Amino acid sequence: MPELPEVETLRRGLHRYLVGLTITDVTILLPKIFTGDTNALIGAKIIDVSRYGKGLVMELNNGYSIAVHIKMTGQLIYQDPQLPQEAQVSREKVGTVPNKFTHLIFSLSHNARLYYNDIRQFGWIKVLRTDRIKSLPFFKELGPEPFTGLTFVKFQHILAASKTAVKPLLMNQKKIGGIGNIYANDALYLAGVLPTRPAQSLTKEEQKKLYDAMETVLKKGLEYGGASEMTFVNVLGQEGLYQEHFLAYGQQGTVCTRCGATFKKSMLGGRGTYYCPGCQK
DNA sequence: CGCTCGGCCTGTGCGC
DNA sequence: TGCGCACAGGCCGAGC
Repeated sequence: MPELPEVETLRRGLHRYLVGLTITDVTILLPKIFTGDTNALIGAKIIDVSRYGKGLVMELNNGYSIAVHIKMTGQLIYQDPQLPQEAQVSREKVGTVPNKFTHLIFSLSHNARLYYNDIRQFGWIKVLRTDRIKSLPFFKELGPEPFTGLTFVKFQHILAASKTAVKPLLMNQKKIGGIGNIYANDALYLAGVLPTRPAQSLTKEEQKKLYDAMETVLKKGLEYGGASEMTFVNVLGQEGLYQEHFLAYGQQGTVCTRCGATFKKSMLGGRGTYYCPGCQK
């Protein structure tokens, strides 16, 4: 579920609260999610937090960085005794931290802490030299992102070069960075394009509609603080609201407000796929 | 090379 | 009520 809007929501919170803090200790509770040398962390100050696609990078002042991918169910929760009470988190989806899903804890200056929780344990945290981050396969092979590198012309070329169905193409991080199942379904609905359409079969008009729709749904997701359908929360443990505004995702059986047909669900590339058979062509 | 599919995991919700 | 199973879907590696 965490896609560009969710990870960007998380990045903004991490940047706001972590930049300037020093890491005083690290507790690893589930070793398999962590790689790197913890000695590179102790005493280092966090100077920046960036996002590349669905990946996060926390840069330190000693030449090292912490790369994080929260995959499906990862959470980064910040706790700080100095935060005002209302920021101390009303969090149905988190409860108290640490909990049985807490796999790593960063102790920070000012007695603050950052907890990494992950129910399904798919996520990872890697410490390596900052100049080596881009050599990690995930970052090295990441395609251009909407809003930044992905121009309409590039998008046209990516579509034209692929015989595959358009939806799996949108979700292919090597082709386009940041889009996952929720926003792929919603963008295709907004553009009026069926998920199964061969990517190279889109007309120029459809390409443009899809390009604009992609940016529209991602922007909307970000404005609502992401989708918390499952376990996503921001750095204070608070849920986003985009799940209340899904266009097509999860809408099977409901009536399309645009044409009156009933949303259907199918499987495409092993993923739940939601579409309106009436107005997506 | 490009694509598809299974594996990694656990919780949830369904049918029986 | 309990059990088994399908499903959730991001990424990676194997295989076609």
